Amino acid sequence: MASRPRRSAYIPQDIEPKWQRTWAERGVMKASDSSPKPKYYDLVMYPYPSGDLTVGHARNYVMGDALARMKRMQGFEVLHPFGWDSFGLPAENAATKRGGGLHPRTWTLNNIAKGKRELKMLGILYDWDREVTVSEPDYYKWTQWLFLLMLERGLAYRAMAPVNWCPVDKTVLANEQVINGRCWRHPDVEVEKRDLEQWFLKITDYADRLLDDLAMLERWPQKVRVMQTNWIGRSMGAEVDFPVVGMPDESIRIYTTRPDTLFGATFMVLAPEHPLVERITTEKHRARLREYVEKARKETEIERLSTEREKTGVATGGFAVNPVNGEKIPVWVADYVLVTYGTGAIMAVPAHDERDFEFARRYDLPIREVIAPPTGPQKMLREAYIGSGTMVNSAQFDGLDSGEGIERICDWLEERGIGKRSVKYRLRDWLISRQRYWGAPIPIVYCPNHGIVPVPKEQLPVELPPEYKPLSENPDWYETTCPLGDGPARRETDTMDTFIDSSWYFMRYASPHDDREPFDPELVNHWMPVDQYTGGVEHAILHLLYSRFFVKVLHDAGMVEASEPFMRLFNQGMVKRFGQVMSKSAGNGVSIDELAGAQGADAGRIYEMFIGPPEEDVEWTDAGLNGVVKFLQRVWRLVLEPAAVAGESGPLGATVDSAALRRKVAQTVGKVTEHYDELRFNTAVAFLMELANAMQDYLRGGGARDTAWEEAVRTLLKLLNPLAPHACEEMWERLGEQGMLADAPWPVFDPGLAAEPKIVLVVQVAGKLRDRLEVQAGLSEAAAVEAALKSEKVQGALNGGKPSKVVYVPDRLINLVP
RNA sequence: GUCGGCGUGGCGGAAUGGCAGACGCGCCAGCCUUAGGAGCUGGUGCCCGAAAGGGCGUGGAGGUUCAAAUCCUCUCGCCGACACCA
Repeated sequence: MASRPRRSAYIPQDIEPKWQRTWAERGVMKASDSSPKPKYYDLVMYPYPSGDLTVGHARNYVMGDALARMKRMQGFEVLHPFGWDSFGLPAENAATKRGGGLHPRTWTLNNIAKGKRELKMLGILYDWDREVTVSEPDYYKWTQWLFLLMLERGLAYRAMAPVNWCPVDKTVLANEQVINGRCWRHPDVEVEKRDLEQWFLKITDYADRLLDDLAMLERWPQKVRVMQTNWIGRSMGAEVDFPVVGMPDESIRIYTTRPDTLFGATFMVLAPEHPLVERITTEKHRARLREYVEKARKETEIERLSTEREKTGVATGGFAVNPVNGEKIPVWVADYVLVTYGTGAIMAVPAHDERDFEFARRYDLPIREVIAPPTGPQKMLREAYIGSGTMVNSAQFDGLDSGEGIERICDWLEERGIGKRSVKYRLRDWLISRQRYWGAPIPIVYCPNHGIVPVPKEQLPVELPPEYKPLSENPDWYETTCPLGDGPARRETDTMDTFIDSSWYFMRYASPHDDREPFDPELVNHWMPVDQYTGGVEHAILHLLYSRFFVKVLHDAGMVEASEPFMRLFNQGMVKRFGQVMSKSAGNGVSIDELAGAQGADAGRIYEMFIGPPEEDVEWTDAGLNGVVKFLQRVWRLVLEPAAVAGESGPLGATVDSAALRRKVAQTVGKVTEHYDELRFNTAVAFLMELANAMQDYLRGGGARDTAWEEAVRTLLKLLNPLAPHACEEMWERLGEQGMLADAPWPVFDPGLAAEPKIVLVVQVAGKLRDRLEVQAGLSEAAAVEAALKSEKVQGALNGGKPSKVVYVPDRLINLVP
């Protein structure tokens, strides 16, 4: 039978609910819009309310909360808000899966209530007055408003386009949602192509700024900036017109990044969808060509984009003229040329392009070297030479370096009006139409008389009908009247991509209840930009790029001063268990209820941080959690029962010097503050453990419970508070302190207090460690050499000789080189 | 294939040019206890040695440096992103 716990034992369940109530009642994390304090905007990526919250998902919320709590204590007015990315497919899928009946909105709101309760159980504090739920009309009204703003600014347009169609979700996917030709949600399902009228946002208009401004984001992970750079994929080159033989008014415009290889073009390739294909094809080739184009159209993205696949194509029988040398070259059609990039047509230079080389080999087309590598021209090209070199076989350009050649040829083309410099991007416009119920309706009406008519802003929101069924099958909803003429009209039945919702939610937090505009300009400028943004790396491209785009558009519209939303970005690693990402559905999740009911929220919070480097994936183990529980219990006894701890036998030779304890405390203040700021919580916890160990040794060794001790106790509580707020708050109260620890000032680092009067000087001879000397700090080099030479070990290593060289790093190391 | 990241004790990891292994887990020995999945003390990279001490050591090979886990070159392995973008 378990013995009765001591009255003062640490029982998290007895104290955690109490403090959670108190913090809520006192509005500890309420952000004031009019505070004179400097602002700090601490944002975590809002989640999809899946109802699957585990301690794994909570890791970044704990980071955000710890940072918010420290920043508050440091005197900042902290904005730490939360919300729900509650539109989107999963709600529909889940609602459908559970036997229909359950409306996506009901399911969503249930999950939100559940998630909110669990976050509170972890002691995570948000300004819940600012909570946003993007699927509620008071939010999506403004999402629709922003769509109309895009339309007004010429950034939203409708176009027929071959779109990616997921046969399982029965919806169109954005380019970004297609991974290797497969649906991002169904990795085993190949995406089909369909032609539909769709709404697009012109993100490509902002490609240059999105790329160039990455340079401003110095506090973003390098990895994310590289990914965005590649995604935007800016390339510099030239467009060149190749006249078509026998068709005096036609020419084929190609795009190349290597104008210096123009003389090496031995054939041309059109994408199967290129508009000229039909007309350029000769009678003799028509049948075969039609068959090929037909096949290519049907082929799925995955087949077409596979690099392993052999390149195929057919000749059109048509010819074009290379404008630089008047040479007649054949025109082919091949599916390795994409109609969506560049001009949908290329000049093929097999000698200097791997793809063209492979194609030329297969179809026995000529290969002509025009760039000689530094080692000199090659007789037989065994593979394409794609590097730079000296131009050859290029008439008046022979002998030029290829870099220089690019410029000269571009000049030459531009002078004659047959080509021009051109910049292209991989980035495509953002397809935002979704054929789904659970999203913000696109606020457009189609009128037989007036065409595409935006819903007037004063009529927003265009609310979703209560019945859960496709909008296009709900005439009661889509049949309407034209805002311009009262005639019958039809609503747009597509809803918006949920990435639109998340592209501006962080600005809505500034004035979440504003019913006149998406956000109050004054307040948004007060809080923006976000100082710290924390979330998963899976959003490295989509969400972050779209949000940057939105902010730039709103900046241009004069609605927000910031031109970048997130100053510092951090991607936390995932929590795994038994080798897999933790989730309820995988059956390896540790729920927040379980944790709070067993070891307590505080132990869980510390463990989430101590478990490993914050940016790395980590493995959750029960043994590791127990180590943290022991640490918390040790702190509890140190603070509340120092007499009992002091009565225990201590280590031999323990430091019982009050001044040494003060130094240790001061050093810990410096290190913990710095590491919290850098989000290096794992090492911050280690420093706190060191301090607790030192305090325990101090007591057991007979250290006095004097002011140094009392200061140490209070500093330890302040430093630990961001991670273990319930326990620390309780101890603070039991110590008889007035006011809440959450409001106590953060300790200030004092380098003078932290300085050690004596240090251990490492003595090396020829770079090898030979001795350690305890010396006064700040020793001069001469004194250090003298001290080092006195050491027998050093003398032995020097073998009686004298050092010919001395390297002295004050207070650290001296290296004597014989 | 291209780009990026990582590789350190039995384990998670610390150290970003200056004492490798902080902190924790685990393990070993001892103490305390009616008992221990509790607490305390000491130990714990590897090799030689009774010890003192010495040698080796951050995936591998080379290099730069008085000094390298850290910087450079090559290489192996794992992970991630992109993947015919002309």
